[in-house]
Formats: sequence, structure tokens, C-alpha cells
Amino acid sequence: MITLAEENYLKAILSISLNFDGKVSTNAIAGEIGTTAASVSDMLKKLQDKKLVKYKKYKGVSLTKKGNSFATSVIRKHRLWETFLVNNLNFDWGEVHDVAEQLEHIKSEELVDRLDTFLDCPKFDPHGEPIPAKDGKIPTTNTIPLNKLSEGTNGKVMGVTLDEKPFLDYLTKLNISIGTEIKLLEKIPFDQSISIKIVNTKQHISNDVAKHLLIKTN
Amino acid sequence: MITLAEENYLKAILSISLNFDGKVSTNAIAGEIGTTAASVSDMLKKLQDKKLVKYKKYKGVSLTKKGNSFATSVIRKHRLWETFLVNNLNFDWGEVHDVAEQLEHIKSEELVDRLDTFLDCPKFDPHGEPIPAKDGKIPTTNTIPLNKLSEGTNGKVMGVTLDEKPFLDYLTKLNISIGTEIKLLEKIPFDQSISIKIVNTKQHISNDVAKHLLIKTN
DNA sequence: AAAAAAGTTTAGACATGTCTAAAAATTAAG
DNA sequence: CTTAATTTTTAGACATGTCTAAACTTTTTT
Repeated sequence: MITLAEENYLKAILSISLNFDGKVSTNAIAGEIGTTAASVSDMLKKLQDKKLVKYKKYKGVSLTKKGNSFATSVIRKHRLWETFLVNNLNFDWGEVHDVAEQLEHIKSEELVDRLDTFLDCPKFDPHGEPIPAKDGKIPTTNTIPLNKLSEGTNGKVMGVTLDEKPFLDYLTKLNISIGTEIKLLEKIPFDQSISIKIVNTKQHISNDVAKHLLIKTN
Repeated sequence: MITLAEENYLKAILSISLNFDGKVSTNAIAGEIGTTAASVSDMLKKLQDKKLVKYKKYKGVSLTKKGNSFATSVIRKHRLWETFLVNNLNFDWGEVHDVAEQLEHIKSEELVDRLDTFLDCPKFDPHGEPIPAKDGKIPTTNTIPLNKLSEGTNGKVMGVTLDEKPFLDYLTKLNISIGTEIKLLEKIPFDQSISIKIVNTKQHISNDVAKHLLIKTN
């Protein structure tokens, strides 16, 4: 049986793997989960014993096939629940993360299958993040982070890669949501901040914001 | 903060209180939860410290106002989730208990409120059990267990008081569900078993089954 | 390549919740 | 009303998951 804490570690390892490649470091996991490196070390040994990760002391960790499958399943559940919360219970996209963090650990394959059907098998969650299918396949998009676009490019916001309320509230204030048309006007070399046009209004945003916006160019 | 284990103890104490009156015994709780009397003793001390129960060694336990309020809230959540699972995810009424046991511990008042609204503020769950309102008030019914009816009485099944798959599956096999019209034909003094008429078919059921069927007489 | 800094692991402790076995209190029986 | 049976509590142990402090690797700097 896999515990709640173990699921959270696997999910954290997968999240980090998706952004950086190579082995995942103890500190990175500690940062993601909000715990100490010592606790992570302890847990990695346990996950190793359960063949959920491949781990060499001081050398970082990676998921086994089995570990990857569990982690993917947790992310699938998280995103399906977020979809339910926003689509059916009228939660705002910034309010669903904490509740989904709890719901993702409910154990029932039947429940997930039926929820998926109920929601019409969505491919993306309310933040535009891909929802892994039952078989673990993750829908792909040909999107690029806004900060990688070149000046003058037009595109549409397809997703955000940060699920935190302050960030999402700020986007809402900027009138940015999934589907918003954006034109990149100017990139400032000094701080990598950028000017954009949204529905005929000029806005200026930092690189930290831009890098979390996934754009599909027209 | 109240933990998952504590919630389960409070719920168990409330369940037992509803069926028998007076103080609740350690053994009864152990039986309900499926643990040992020793574990119950330990936990009662902790619940006492948190002012969730009133407890005198060897003398049984009862819920404080605060404890009762938590326990009622857990039951509210359990029954709302069961309603969702049956009404919206097309689960059978015998399949929802275990999943609802997990869902009832999700912490978010907002979630419960919105789920309640989504379901149209149901007063009874798929088993006919009353769903406590947000303020803790429990809808009442003037129903009696089938085994307490007298011969010749007609009535309608309004609820069942046992949420276990083998029992519910058996009812389904007998063609009994919420709303079924039943006539009590004969009570056998020897074993308290009874003969009933359901949609013009005669059936014979044990007292153990009859006592868990709540009937509203015509 | 040695010293310093950064990252990681171990050791020991603690909190939660569980268990078994033994002791104590209560209730029932003769 | 004293013994026996039942119920309940305590004592001590264990598993999980966390933490701090100290020790140990690895990487970076000089």
C-alpha cells in the first residue's frame, strides 16, 4: 500500500523531472514539498525499498516505471478534480489547488474513471495543464512560454504553469485567462520584462510572469 | 486541528449515541471502528483534552457540543458525497460507502457548501438517511422500522439504516429500493421473520433485514 | 590541490496512532 | 458478599513521518 506522504514525494519528483532533466536532487524535493533535506533522505530510502525510485546516495533520484505510473496517476486525479471544482462547483481557478491536493489522494480507480466520464474526458484542466489519460499518456501541445516568443508575435494563452493563488489573481487582474489573445510588443533586455497587447490594451509584465504563460502562436 | 482519526472516533460515538442512549462504552467504539479497547482508551483521553468529549474513566463517554458539531459535520459530508456519487457518477447505492468514508474527511467548508448547492440541498441521501444541514439540524421523518409494523399494514420504504454492500445487494435482489411499496402480510413469532408483499409478489425476510428498513405507513 | 562552501546523510528525538499483555475497576453470579 | 467474569485502563512496544544537529560527500573557489 502506498501512503499519502509517499504519493506526495512521487508527485514532487515527477514535477521536478518535467522542468529540469537529469536526476532530481534532495534539496529540490525538500523545496517542492516544504520539508527538510533530512526528511527527504529518509523517505527516498523507503521509496527505494518499495522500488518506486532509483536512488544512489548523494547522486540524486529518478522514478522507476512503477513510481512514474503512481505519480502520473496522482497528477491525473489532481487535474480531474480541479476541472470538476471549476466547471461544476464554480470555484475560481485560483481557489482549487488546496482542495485538489486533498482530493487527489482518494483511493478508488472506479471513482476516477467515473469522474473522467462525468467531465467528458477533458484533455486539459482549468489552468490549461494536460490531464494524463488512464494509460498515463499526457496530451501534448505545441505551446511556448511567452518569454521565449520574439517581438511582434501574436498568440493565444493556452495554459499557465504555476498553480498559486497570488499569481492567478494577478493574471485575472491583468485580464489574462485561458484563451486570451496576446501580442508580444517589446522585450526589455535589462530585466527580461516584456510589453504585451491584450484586447487593444498595452500591459507590461515581468519575466517571472511571462515564463509561466504558455502561448500558441497564430 | 482535528485529525482524521479523531473525526472517525467522533463519528463513531455519534452513530452509537443515535442508536442507544446513555453514555457510550469503550468496547462499543472499538467494535464500531474495528480497533482495540486499549486504543480507544488512549484516544478518549486525547479527545477529552481537546474538549470534544466528556469522559470519566470506566464510566463511558459522550460528545460535547463542540464534538457533536464536528461529528455531525462529518456525517453531513459523508451523505452529501454519497448523494453525488449515486446521482451524478452513477454509482450503485451499495458501492459508495468506502469512497464516501474517504471523501468525508476533505477539509474545505467552501467545498461542502458548493457541493450542497450543486446537489440542490438534498435532505436525504441515496439510502434515505437524513443529511444534516449546515447548521447541524437533522431532517426528521415519521418512519418506523418494518419489524415494528403490525400485520396488514401498507407503507413505503423511505430509507435503510445499514450501509453495507451485502445488505444492499440483497435488497436489490428482493426488488426493494427507496420508494418501494410494501405490505406486511404476516409476522412469525418463532424467529420474528416476516412475510411481505412487494409489487404483488410475496417475499419472506428475516428480522435482521426488516429492522433496517424504515417504512412510512400510508 | 587544499580550503571553503554547498549539499546530503545519519543519529537521535518527538508526535501520532496503533498494538499486546498485564493490571485495575466494574458488574454479575453463586 | 465474596468470587468470577467482563470491561476498561495502563505500560511498553512499534511503525510512520517529521525535525534539529552533527557528520559526511561533493562541488566550487582560490
